Amino acid sequence: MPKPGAPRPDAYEALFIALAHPARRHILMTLNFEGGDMIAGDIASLFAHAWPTTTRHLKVLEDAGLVRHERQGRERVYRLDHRQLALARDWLDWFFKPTS
Amino acid sequence: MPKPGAPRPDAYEALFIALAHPARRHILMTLNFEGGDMIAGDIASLFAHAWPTTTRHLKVLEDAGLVRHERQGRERVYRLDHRQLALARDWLDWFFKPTS
DNA sequence: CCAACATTTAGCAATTACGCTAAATGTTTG
DNA sequence: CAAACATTTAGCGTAATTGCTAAATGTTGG
Repeated sequence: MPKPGAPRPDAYEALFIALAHPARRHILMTLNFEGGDMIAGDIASLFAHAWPTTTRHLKVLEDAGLVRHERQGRERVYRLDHRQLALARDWLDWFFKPTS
Repeated sequence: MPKPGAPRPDAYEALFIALAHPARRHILMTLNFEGGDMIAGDIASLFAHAWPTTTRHLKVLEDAGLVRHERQGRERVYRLDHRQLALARDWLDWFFKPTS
């Protein structure tokens, strides 16, 4: 929720901020390992943190476009979205390409 | 996932935090574009920020291992260090490899 | 409909991040 | 040696982040 007139954070900013927290990287790695989707409760149980703390991490990931979620009954299923991961990887890859 | 034998689990934290700020990504891109090294003053002049603000960004980058510096007369030359960039890229690349 | 369940939202406290200005440090030159 | 230069360090204020607990929301089953 950018304040009115606030500088618009570029797409990469939210992305790298999201990747910066160990818990969030852990979520992404586990999601990937588990085939791409998990319900919120199973994600929360990865951590010693209180559940609402994980909920907020999930929100940061989702705002960055790294995961999406859908309802399934009373559970919520979070799914990896690889597109932003690819974006970050490509940004980094640039440093290893011949300067054209 | 982290490579086995990768540096302390959270070399990644400092790394992604460093990459998260637009000014710091700007510094890295400019360094790369300019062939890998620049003096502090030229880096500072990229920004509307006060110089000490940039000095601190450089410190964050250096603490993350993304740049190093050496003295040269009364100037300081900052140089890109590609190794941590490669580390971050490889971490991301994991998500695009068959889960082995 | 009501209780139990799965999860999020609200709001608080501690910590860290990032901008600034002023002062300090180290280097070169007259 | 002193003045000028290049840059960093110190310290301050504000805003954001991250953890917590308590309360709210939406869903299902009896």
